[in-house]
Amino acid sequence: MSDETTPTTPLSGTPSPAASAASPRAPKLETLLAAAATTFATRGYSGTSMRDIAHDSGISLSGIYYYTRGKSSLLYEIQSRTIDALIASAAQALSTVTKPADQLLQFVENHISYSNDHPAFVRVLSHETAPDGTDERREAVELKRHEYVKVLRDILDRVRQEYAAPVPTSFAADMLFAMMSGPRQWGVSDTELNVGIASRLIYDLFVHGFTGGAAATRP
Amino acid sequence: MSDETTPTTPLSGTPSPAASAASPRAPKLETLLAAAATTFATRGYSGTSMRDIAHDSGISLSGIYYYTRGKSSLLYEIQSRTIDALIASAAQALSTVTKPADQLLQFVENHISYSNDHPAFVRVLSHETAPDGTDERREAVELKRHEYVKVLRDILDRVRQEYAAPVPTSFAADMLFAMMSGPRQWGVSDTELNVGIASRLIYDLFVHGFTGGAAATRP
DNA sequence: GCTTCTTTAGAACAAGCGTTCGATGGTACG
DNA sequence: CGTACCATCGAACGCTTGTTCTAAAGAAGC
Repeated sequence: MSDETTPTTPLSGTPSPAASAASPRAPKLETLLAAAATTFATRGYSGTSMRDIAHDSGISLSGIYYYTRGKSSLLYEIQSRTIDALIASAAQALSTVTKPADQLLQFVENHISYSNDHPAFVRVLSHETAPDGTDERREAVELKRHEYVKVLRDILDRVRQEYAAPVPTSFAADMLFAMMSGPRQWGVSDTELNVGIASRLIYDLFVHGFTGGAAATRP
Repeated sequence: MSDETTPTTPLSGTPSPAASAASPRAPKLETLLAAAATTFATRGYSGTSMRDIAHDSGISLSGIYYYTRGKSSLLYEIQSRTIDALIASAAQALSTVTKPADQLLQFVENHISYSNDHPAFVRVLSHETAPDGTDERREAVELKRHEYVKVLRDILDRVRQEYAAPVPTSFAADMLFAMMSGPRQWGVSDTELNVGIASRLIYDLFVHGFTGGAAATRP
C-alpha cells in the first residue's frame, strides 16, 4: 500500500524521520526528503517547485523521479515518516514515568525536543496539506495524527481527574498543540531558548497559567 | 504610497476589513477582497490562482485587474485592512475598562470575536505571506502587526506586575496568540463554541492554567 | 570485451500561471 | 444623435509548472 518506490517499514523507534528500510537508494532518498522538507517548510508546498527541490537537494529535476513518484508523494512521505517518528518517540519517552503530570511534561519535552531536532519536518507535518491528492494517503496521515493527539488527550484526562481541572480535555489539547507549534508567527519573540527551558515554560504556562497559580480568583 | 487603484483611508473604527474610502468602485472591490480572502484562506496564497479568485468572486479574470494591481496587491490589501481593523477594534474595546486583567479579557474577546466575524481575513493575516513581493508593503504590514502585538504585551506587563507572574511577557504573548489562532490544526476539536465562552476558556486557561489554580505546586 | 542493471540528466511535453491588450456594451451629458 | 467615460471581458502573451522520454555514463558479473 506504500506509494513510494521503496516499501517503507514502520521505522520502529528511529528518531530521524528520514530513515526507512534498508535499500540501495535509501540514503539519497533521505537527502531528497530532507531537502524537500526544508523547502516546503520555508516556501510552502504550493510555493515550492520541483525545480526548487532539485536545486536544493543537488539532484537533477528528472533524477528526483527515480526516487519518488512525484511532488505529492514527497509531501506524504515526509508527513508520514514524521508522525510515525513522533508517535514512537513519545511512546518511548512516556514509558519512563507514570504520574500524569510527569507524563504531560514528558510529552511536551519530547515534542519540543523533536521539533527542535527536525524543525522542517514537524512544520511540514503541522502546517502543510496536499491540494491535489484525492488520495487516501492524506487520510492515513490524518489518522495517525489523531492517534498522536489521543496520546496527549489521555494524559490530560488523567491530569484533569487528579486536579479536577475545569477546562475540557480536547480543547485544552488543541491549545497546548497550538502553543507547541506556535513560533514563527505574530510577535515571534527570539525564542532561541534551550529545549528544556522552553518545554518547562510551556508546561508551566499551560498547567499553572500566566499568573502561576496566584490570583486564582474566578468570578 | 497606497498601492491600490483607490487610495485607502485608515478606515477609522470600521469593523469590516473590506471597507475603505468612498469610491464608485469600492463596493465591488470589497466583494473581490472577500472572495480572495476566503480562497487564500482555504487554498493558501500560492495555491490560489487568479482564475480561482475570478471564479469565486464572479468577476472575470481580466476584470479583476480593473480593481487591483495584481495578486500580491490583493494579499497586501487584505492583510493591511485586517490588521488596521483589528487595531482599531481592540483600541475601542479596551477603552471601556482599566483593570489589567479586565483589559486582557477584553483583548481576547475582541480578537476571538473579530476572528469569528471575519475568519478568512484573520487567517490570511496570520498564516499567509507573499513570496514574490520585494516590497516594502510586507514590512508595512509587519510593522502594524507588531503594533498590535505590543498592545497585548503592554497589557501583559501590567498583569505580570500585579500578580508577579513568572513567565516572560513576550513569550506569553506569543503563546496567547498561538492559542487564539489555534483552530484548524491538530485535533481540531469541533470548536463551534460561542464566542464569549471560547474567549473565557482561553482567558482562563491562559491566566489560571489547565488546573485552574489548583495544584500550584512548583518543583 | 560484452552484457546487464542501476543511476543520472538534458530536452521536451501539455497544462496552467499572472498579466496585458483591444474591443465591446452601457450610461450620462451636450 | 454624438461624444466621452466607465465597466467588463475574451483572447492572447510569455513564462513556469509537474511530469515523461530517451539516451548515456557507471558498476558488476561473466
